[in-house]
Amino acid sequence: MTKSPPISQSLREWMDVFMHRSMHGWTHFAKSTGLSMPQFSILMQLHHKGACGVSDVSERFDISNAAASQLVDKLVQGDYVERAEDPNDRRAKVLQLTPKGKSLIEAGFNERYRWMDELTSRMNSEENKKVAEALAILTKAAQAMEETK
Amino acid sequence: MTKSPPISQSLREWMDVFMHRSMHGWTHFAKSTGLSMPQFSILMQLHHKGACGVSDVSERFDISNAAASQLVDKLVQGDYVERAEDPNDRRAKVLQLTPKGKSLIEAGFNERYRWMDELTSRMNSEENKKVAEALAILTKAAQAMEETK
DNA sequence: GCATAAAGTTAAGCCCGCTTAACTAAAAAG
DNA sequence: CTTTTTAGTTAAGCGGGCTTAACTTTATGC
Repeated sequence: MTKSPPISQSLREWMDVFMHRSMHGWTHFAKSTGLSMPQFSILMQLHHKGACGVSDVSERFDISNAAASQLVDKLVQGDYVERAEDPNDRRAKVLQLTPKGKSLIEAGFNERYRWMDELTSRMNSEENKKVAEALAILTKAAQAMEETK
Repeated sequence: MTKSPPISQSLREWMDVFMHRSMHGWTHFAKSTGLSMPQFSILMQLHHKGACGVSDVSERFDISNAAASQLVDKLVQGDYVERAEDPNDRRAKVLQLTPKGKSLIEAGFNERYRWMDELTSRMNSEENKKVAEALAILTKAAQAMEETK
């Protein structure tokens, strides 16, 4: 029996509790905006990766070009996404969050952040320091992994 | 300017990268099983919270009793969920994961765990130790928060 | 230049989730 | 014991996501 739990177990327990909470939070928030999950996910994608084309969306979510086009169209009509012509390729479109889309996503993040801030407010300063350091390590490792994959 | 990033920023960056990755992973996995997201989410709920009734499902996902009943019915027909009579209240049902449902959810977690294991394999033993300790702190805080809420 | 491939749109049709409404059955309240 | 509330199911109907198929427009390969 080890004194502190092995890394894999810590990660798993954290993942269980964190995932359950944050998935619920996101779906709840998405619903409150009136957007469907697929629509909302596209906004998230644009937030995370920046501008892209329609086929990038269809690849990311593993749906047909037609489906992506229709979903994007609804977001354009709702003024969440701007769909401009690509100057380099006149077949392609450049999708981007509008200010409205951007602020909606930010509001979602802020809700999530509030939860996490409450979490940290329940920890003492020593714990806070340890956690901050560890998360920086994890984030760096995760980003490195995404890039090489 | 502080030497190490403040806790809130570490949490936020970690959340951004982790959420994006794991949400995608889960939706991808759910789709690969042939289940819809609502159906899959119910299995997740049963995994996380254990047995419950139909109205617990409708409350959790903020849908009508009728919708919950229909969704559950599909899961019962697919042999993912067992729907038994509640011995204490013959109006109510007791929903539970079947072995098939349980192993499906576990397969999903294992996929997620694999990603996290690869993450830890990229860190040295000192980093591993720090991370394990920090996540244990976080998990404890999160569980405490859920209970008092 | 001409054929082919690629980016995106549109329309028809299917399945699914969800709601409301009407219903059954059992527990709780009085 | 009767009334009301609670748990759950069923059916009709709406709207949304997704697919295939047909099409337009622009870029690419030979």
